[in-house]
Amino acid sequence: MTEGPTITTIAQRAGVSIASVSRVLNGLPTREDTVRRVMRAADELGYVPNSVARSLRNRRTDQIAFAMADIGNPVYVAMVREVQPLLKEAGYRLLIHSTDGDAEDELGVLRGLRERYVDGLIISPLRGVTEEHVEAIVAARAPVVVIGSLPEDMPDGALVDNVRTDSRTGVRLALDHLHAIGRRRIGFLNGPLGTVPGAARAAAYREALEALDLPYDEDLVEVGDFYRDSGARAARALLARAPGVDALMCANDLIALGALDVLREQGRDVPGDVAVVGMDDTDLASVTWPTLTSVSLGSAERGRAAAGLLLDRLQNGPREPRVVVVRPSLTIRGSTTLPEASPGGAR
Amino acid sequence: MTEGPTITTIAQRAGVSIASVSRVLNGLPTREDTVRRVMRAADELGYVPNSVARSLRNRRTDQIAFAMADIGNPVYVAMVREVQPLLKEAGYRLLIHSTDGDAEDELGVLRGLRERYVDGLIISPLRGVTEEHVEAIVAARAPVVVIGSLPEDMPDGALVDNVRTDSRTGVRLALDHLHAIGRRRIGFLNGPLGTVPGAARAAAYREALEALDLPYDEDLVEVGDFYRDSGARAARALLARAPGVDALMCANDLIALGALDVLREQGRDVPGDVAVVGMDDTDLASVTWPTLTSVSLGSAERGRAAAGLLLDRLQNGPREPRVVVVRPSLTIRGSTTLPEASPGGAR
DNA sequence: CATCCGGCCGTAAACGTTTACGGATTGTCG
DNA sequence: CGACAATCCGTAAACGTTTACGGCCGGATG
Repeated sequence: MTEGPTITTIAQRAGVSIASVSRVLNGLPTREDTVRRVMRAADELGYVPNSVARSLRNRRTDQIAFAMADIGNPVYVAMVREVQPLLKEAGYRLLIHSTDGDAEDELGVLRGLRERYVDGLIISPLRGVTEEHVEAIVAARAPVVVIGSLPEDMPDGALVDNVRTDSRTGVRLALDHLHAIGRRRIGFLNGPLGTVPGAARAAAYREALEALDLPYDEDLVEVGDFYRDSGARAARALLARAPGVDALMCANDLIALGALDVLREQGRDVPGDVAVVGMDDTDLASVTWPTLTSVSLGSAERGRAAAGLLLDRLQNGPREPRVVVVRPSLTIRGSTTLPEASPGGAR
Repeated sequence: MTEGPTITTIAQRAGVSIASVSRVLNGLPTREDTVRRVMRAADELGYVPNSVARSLRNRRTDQIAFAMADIGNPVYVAMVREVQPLLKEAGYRLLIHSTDGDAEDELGVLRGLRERYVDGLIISPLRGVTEEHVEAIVAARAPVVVIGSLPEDMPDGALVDNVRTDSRTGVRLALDHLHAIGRRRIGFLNGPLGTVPGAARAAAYREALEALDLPYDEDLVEVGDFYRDSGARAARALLARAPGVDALMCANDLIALGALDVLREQGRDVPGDVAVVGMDDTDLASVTWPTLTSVSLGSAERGRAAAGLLLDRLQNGPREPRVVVVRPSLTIRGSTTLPEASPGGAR
């Protein structure tokens, strides 16, 4: 693997100093004649600047990392999909860290910021921002955008912007809708209470019931994981315990898929017997049959917002931390209404 | 943003030279006492090595890029999902380039290799490897793995490994299956003939028909894009032209989704009236109703293979280019058999 | 003609590491 | 006690850029 030409090679061939070469290549004012000579030499040698050397000198890498629990999760895919073009547009490369939900890994990424291999980080911590996260962020002294909730008391040194959604309102929208179509025994299939979304959605469910003057019934609640098979297990358990349930609120779309599987298997009509609502409004929601009514937490919008905040901070320097709240909305599909004539739409 | 400690800071505090610090930090043999002093200083200062400086000196970045058409496509997500942990395990970071199917962009990534911001590249070019691709790869002098097909005559300097699948056999598997369940008028919904998969699958369809002694009928073929709504349009056109069709072979799962939409809309039973087969066997296939029989082209396996080849070359140095062919297989689901009792499974 | 000013350019330092090389110290052995 | 080997460490160069600084040369001006 022979070495490519460097600025020095060009300087020799053009008969000028490396400083001149650098100036020409960076478009700094230089005599016409010199410019031509350097350009010519660079062309002939097929010169390409070494980005590592440039990074070392300029103290910037033009790279940004995005850390998430699982790149297989459609929610994160939607975010990456929005983030990538914005970063590219601004001249940054994108690094992906899929932490597998491993808290140690997540912290590893945060601590890794100190190696300065990226200029900034977007992170979506599954289990919330702990004391250790905060420590690592402060020590990093590189801008970080957190997607998800933040502890109340971020210390001053922390360069943290925040994008969050309001799953409380999201759950509320879903339950209002279910109530409006006449459902009164609304079950809830949640994810782990140890996760931020899990905890928030649990609280939101109780609140929403209260607002609707519906009783809270433990038998109508089941906790599992945020996956399809876990959703199926939970649905089976809940249906066995409370056969009279007439709607299922699911803490994400995958759980809802599992619930749909079980309802079909048991011959219960959706939405006739049981209406189903998912959460996240992923691509999957328009693929199921019946299509899935789902609470959109604006994944794409959250991705865009996060990228925007980070780029703004990188380009315009220090400023007060900002918070962007993305409003949830409800996308009503077949699982809570009568079968539509024409389903689907593009993904 | 104050500057962090460098090797020099540590050297001062520990009262030794920077060479000693480096040696200690890299675990080279050093006197016990010096080791302690350096370690102590490093700890106290919270030293973290600067990865850019290290890269410059070591001429390696510990980064690998993966370039694909669209990170939103489940096929690529499946690949990334496999690639990421393998790279992490080997100590590499992962960069993602989603080129949007833009050929210029794709070449940009390839040319960018010469900036040496990554040690290697996995690329899946949508429209095949052109003359220009080859040029860029040779000039890059960095190892590249291409997922997809390669021109016959790669020049010697090109450090290219290759992972491909055999969509010909894949289509064949699907048509054999359809034939075996008694279908004789098998339609084909393809993607653009200008793409590598599109062209290959078109040829494979003709061959497979021939092998089965079925006539090739132009009315049974429709060409569109690899997306759901395009698939729907194509299905509608084909059904109008050839109402007697009893099976639809789709060039990918998204097209198949569109086809399922239309069949449902027209009240045709799947698989009773029309059987449907998709291709790629993405996560979506187990979500539809009926679940979708699909040709698996081993996305996950291709991802693993690509990562394996690249890592091998990076770790063990130059060697003959290798080719890995991943065998396709057929995953039979509800869209070609009677409705199952229990659908689904984990995603 | 002497002076000054401005435009270009070259020298050298800096970014933060790793490592070749040789000098110093210590210990061993004759 | 002297010579030599073995250890350990410090100096300095190198990786490929960018940029501060000062020198040189030309022309304009008094």
